[in-house]
Amino acid sequence: MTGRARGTTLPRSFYDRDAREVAPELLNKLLVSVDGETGARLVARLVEVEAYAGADDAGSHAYRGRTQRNATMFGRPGSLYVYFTYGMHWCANAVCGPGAVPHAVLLRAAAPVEGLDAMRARRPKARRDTELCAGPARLTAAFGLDGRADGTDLVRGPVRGPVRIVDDGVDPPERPGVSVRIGISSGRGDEHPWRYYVTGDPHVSRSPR
DNA sequence: GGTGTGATCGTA
DNA sequence: ACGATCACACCA
Repeated sequence: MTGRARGTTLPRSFYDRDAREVAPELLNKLLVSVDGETGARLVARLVEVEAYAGADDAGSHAYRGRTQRNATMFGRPGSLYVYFTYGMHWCANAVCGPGAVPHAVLLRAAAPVEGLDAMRARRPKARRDTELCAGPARLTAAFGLDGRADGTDLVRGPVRGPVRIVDDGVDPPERPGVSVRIGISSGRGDEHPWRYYVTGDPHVSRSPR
């Protein structure tokens, strides 16, 4: 029997700000969910995130306005935006604000804390536990999230799925690592240093540039 | 350790 | 045509 993770679900007001402000504060918070098949409790500590700043950001899905795909980003802060990319991967974001401004924080990597067996079952290719959630698509796969989780409320749900981000008292690093974002092509906002990570943590997806 | 490349398909 | 990527091959 695993112990219950203590902590406080982050309130709506936490997300209702510019993603560049929210992102570094999400470091060391816990992503908490329940495995849809086994019912196992899944917990991982966020160690790497990226901010996407809506209309100010050529790298954001929301840069060219609202579409069916990115509609969740234009909705309520504290929603989960899950999108499909490269023909095979799902990635998850925390929708930010302020208000209906379509900011979001991409959840890029996390350190597994609880539910490791369920994560391993969902990520059989992972050779080591440090790889289970080391990348946005890996993290999303380890938690079993896909398009069905798009629009989930991280604050009050479960609306479509029990996903939360919880503060268990571990503060974000005083001085996070900062770099340009991964996978952004030139001229699409690649100059912005909006990636934040826990320096030296082995669960970060890759070395900074 | 690092770099290069194919997979695979929804979206604009 | 091109991705907010991953895994594997290959070289060092």
